[in-house]
Amino acid sequence: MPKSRTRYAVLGALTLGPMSGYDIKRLADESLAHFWAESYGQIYPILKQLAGEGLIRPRGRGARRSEFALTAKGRRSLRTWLVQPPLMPAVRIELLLKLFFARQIPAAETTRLLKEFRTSTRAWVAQLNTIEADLQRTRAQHPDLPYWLMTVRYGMHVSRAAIRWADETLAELRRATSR
Amino acid sequence: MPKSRTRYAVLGALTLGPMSGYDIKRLADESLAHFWAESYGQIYPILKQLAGEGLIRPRGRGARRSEFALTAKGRRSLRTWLVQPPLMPAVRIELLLKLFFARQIPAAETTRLLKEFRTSTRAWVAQLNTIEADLQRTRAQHPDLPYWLMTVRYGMHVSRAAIRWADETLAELRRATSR
DNA sequence: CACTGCATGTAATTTGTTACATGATTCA
DNA sequence: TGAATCATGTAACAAATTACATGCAGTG
Repeated sequence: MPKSRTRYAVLGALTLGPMSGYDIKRLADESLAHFWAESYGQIYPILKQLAGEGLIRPRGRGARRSEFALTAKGRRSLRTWLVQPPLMPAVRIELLLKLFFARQIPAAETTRLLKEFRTSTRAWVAQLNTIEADLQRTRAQHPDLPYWLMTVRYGMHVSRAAIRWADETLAELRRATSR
Repeated sequence: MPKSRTRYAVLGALTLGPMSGYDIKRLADESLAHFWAESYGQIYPILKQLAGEGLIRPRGRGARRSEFALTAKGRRSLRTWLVQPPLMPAVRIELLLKLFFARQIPAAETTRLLKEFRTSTRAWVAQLNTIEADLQRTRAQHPDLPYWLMTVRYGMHVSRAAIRWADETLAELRRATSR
């Protein structure tokens, strides 16, 4: 059972300060997007549950009445999870599934698929570069910055490797077709 | 709606010859494992469904009575999917989620996590090397071999990149801690 | 006052795994 | 004959997305 890690994503978000469900969703979309996704359908129920367990508590002050803050218990729970080795989920890479059976289609179609993959991966690397530059500029003083940059660089490393693989694979396809 | 691609994994499996649900599961575990996973709970219902749609048909002969073969319609359906650009699923990399919030734990713990990640990724690369060698040896004549090798090499490229990232990140952590 | 953004939530649906039940066949 | 492997299937559960409903606040 791939136990849900949504609760830890939420607890982690609250280490940055009290937040509403809406704030957490925005953080996910803006800052975690390159390696994590959460939807409202997950966030709101889990907020209720975490409050019930005493891991977070509402900050009931006027306009900020819907924000939640991490409790000491919540912080402990997060830390316990953080030091645990992550479980590798079952991978599912649709491109490779297609490639595995690609003999069923003309080589030109496979070439097209790989070129599209390379193009979109290049665009992704460009976006990661932008994210990195933005972080350096707007969060220069943030104590979490070094860790945030590490997550961005992971994406750069593996994406660039994927591009090199696509280059190599395209070259091989050309060789195979010309023969 | 991330429409399930299980049906195409099953149709693809049957391009290698008639198979039972059990055979398909074994193919998934043995040959697709490095980029795809399927469970019995998915395979058997989809076999029934595909047969109902006329994309596969039972090969009703004696001992082989439970095997299914691809129909012309099934092959067309597979090809239509194969040439479609794959949809990128929402990524969820637990290691990076932990790293994003890693300021909450001592740097030594993060170092340990990264070293464990590097070790298991190295083991994975070694396993991919074995798979590649086995394929070259035992399937030297198989017409699908070139495509199978491409999928293995994808894993090698991105895994080696992940190892380099881990090296780099560990070095940065050391620098940050020694200061 | 209409539009946009802020904000909360739920129901329906989809997708998938896990655990279990069941039985046939092979072979040491 | 007992264990392992081959083989088929389903029910319960878990996880997650999507679409929708709802309403408030600010502002041009």
